[in-house]
Amino acid sequence: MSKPEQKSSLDVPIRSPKPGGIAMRAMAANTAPYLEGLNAEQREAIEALEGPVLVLAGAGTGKTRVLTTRLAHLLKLGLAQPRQILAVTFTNKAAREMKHRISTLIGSTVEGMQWLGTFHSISAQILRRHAELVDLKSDFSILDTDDQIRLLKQLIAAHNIDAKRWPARQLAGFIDNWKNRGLTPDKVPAGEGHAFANGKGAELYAEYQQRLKTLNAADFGDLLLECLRIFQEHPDVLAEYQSRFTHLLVDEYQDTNVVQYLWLRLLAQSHRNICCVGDDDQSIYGWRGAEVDNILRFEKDFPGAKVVRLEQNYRSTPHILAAASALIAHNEDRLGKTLRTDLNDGEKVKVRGLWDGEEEARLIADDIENLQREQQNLNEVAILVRASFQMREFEERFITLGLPYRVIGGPRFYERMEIRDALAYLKIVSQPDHDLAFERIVNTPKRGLGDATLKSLHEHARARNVPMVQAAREIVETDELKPRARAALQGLIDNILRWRSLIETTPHTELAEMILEESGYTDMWQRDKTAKAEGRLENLKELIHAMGEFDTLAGFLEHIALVMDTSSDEAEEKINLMTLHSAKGLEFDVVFLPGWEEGLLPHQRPLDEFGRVGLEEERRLAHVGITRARFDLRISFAANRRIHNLWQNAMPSRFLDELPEEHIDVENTQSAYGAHDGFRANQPGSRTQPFANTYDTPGWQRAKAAQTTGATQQRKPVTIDGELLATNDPDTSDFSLGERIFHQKYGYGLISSINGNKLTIDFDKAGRKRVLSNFVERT
DNA sequence: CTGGAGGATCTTTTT
DNA sequence: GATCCTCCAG
Repeated sequence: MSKPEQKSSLDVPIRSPKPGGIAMRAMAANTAPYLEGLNAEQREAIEALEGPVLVLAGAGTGKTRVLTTRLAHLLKLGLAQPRQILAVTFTNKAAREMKHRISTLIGSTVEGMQWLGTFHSISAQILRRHAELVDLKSDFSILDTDDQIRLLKQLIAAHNIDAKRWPARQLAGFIDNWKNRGLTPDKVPAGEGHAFANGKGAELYAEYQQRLKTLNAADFGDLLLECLRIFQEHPDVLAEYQSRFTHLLVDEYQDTNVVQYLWLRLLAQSHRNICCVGDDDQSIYGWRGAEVDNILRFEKDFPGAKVVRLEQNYRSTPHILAAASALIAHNEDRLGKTLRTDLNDGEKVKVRGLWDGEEEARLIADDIENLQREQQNLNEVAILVRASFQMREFEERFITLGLPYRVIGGPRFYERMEIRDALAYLKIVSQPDHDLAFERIVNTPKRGLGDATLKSLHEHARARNVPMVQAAREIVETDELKPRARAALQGLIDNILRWRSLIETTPHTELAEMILEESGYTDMWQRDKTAKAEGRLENLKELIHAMGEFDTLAGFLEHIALVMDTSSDEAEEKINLMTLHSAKGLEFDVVFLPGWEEGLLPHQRPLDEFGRVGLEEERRLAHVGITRARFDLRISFAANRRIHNLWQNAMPSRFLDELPEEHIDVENTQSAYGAHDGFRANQPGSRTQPFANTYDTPGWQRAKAAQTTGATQQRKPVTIDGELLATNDPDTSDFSLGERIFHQKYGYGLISSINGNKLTIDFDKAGRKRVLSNFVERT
């Protein structure tokens, strides 16, 4: 790659005082308009440009502003060229926003900011430059989760492991987890390697890595892990980057996992100008390997680090802020911050209980229509859910009412079947050894090339150690295949080779259209008369359109591998619908938080698997939700909810109890518990008596009061109370191996292993689960 | 051997 | 509601 460029696109004055010198700084400090209106702490965080800095920034305290202003300041003072700054974020959205805001601040585009991006995209860049050091070619392809699973399925099948009992998904989860912790196959702790398929876990992991190399491919985890390996094993390469990056900026530091942490620490070691911004109360990616500890040990890793706390909240009204603070105060594992605001009181937080999820969707939609009448901009209205299945009810309601909405981070465009198929065609043309792409399209549309053909292709490819397309070319020359299959395969290969020959000469959008046409793929959907086919054809057009924004096919493919989100039409006025996770970093005037029920928020699974730690992460999730709202926050819970077609009833979330009463308005919810019209009362499971006592009177106060009565306790789903911890202490469980037990959610099962109070149980119906012993009872 | 139909099992969160 | 998987007919 080229040396840092001489000419900066920034308007750094030519005849300026010495960059970073006292005169220059004084000038900037006095004149820089972007420093105006900052509070003392923000300014402190921005101006401490040398040495390690940790900024603990509560929700709504101007974190992004600090980060971007700091970067702009750095550039304006001439302390660093754009190319010398490494700025990492977690999401593409955050990276985009940062770029945008910096260019606004410094009044020009930031052309040179090549190293501003997500951990993954930056790692990919570095990895491409040094791919050969880890047995890859620089044009390696990036596998998405789907490819990954299919590959693992093949491996599992090859080992004659029962795929039912040991799903590829689970193995993918293990591998991902290992990679997040920086563990290459040889470093996987023996116990964990054995957790999958009776001891085959680590072995399968090693084999998987081997397959990736032959496929010239890397998965998401590899982007970071392999990059880290290069740094660790090649000091010369590391030194190059250490000296290149004079300044490091890290957003959402509380979400970094072990690999990312090691990666950052190595890169920061030489200049030690690293600034990390984070909020331990917003750490919601523990399940993805995030280590809140990283934030706690910052001062140890970088002695003499300056720590700045941002506690002035500019976003939410006092009621909302008070609700958030009271809730999060129930967490033990936190550094502790006290947010304050100067805003006026505004309205209290509204809480309402409802009959079921459908009613919840209906009333929220009604609320939104009212807001709309009051001229509330819908772009400033958001519904934040815990799990994506909750979105459906809202979508259905909005569609019937004709309310415009957008789903952020939902089922993604690039994950749709037809798009993935089309992309597979493009990949096999652009990346000759992309076997997985080839396998995907070899019989789509149907060409009469089934399992048997595929099997001989596999064997051929494996035996000769060549990519599948090459194997196919060889095999059609023999009479190994039956005439029909042979002809079909011949036709496909001819097409692929021809398309490849056109890659240099044909514009890529045109080529893509040609491929979809000639392969018979568009035909396939045109012949399909089901309701969805039309939409799929639309999506294919949309895909071609999206390609137009890129110069090359390869560039486009790289983009979609790393930037899975499609920038949605922010121009139009629409309600925002998304998960709590994807809401982090955003803010809205009005926020709806539906589904505050035990089992959903907090979700049952983290409770079962991680005990108190899981509960605290759920609480942080709730906290993130609350703090997204500027002045109008409405929380709701439903007594009944349909979860995969079964009606289940639920208690209100314990988090509701943790909200301070003086800041809450409990809505009179007569409609929820009072008179029901016949049809809803007839829904399966809906009218069983459990809620008779709890809800026969309006208002949540009663529900709350009833929660403490013995009668309610019995029906309450068995969940942990705040004190319970997962432990490895052998004395904490009085269960024994092979014992038959009962679990409220999973039913009956046998204990297959015991580790402290953590049991692994083979359930009759639910399969193997890890559960804390307190949730099971003897039969 | 391939393709279609009907069945079981799902769903926490994401780069 | 959907996808994945298994089984059966052509």
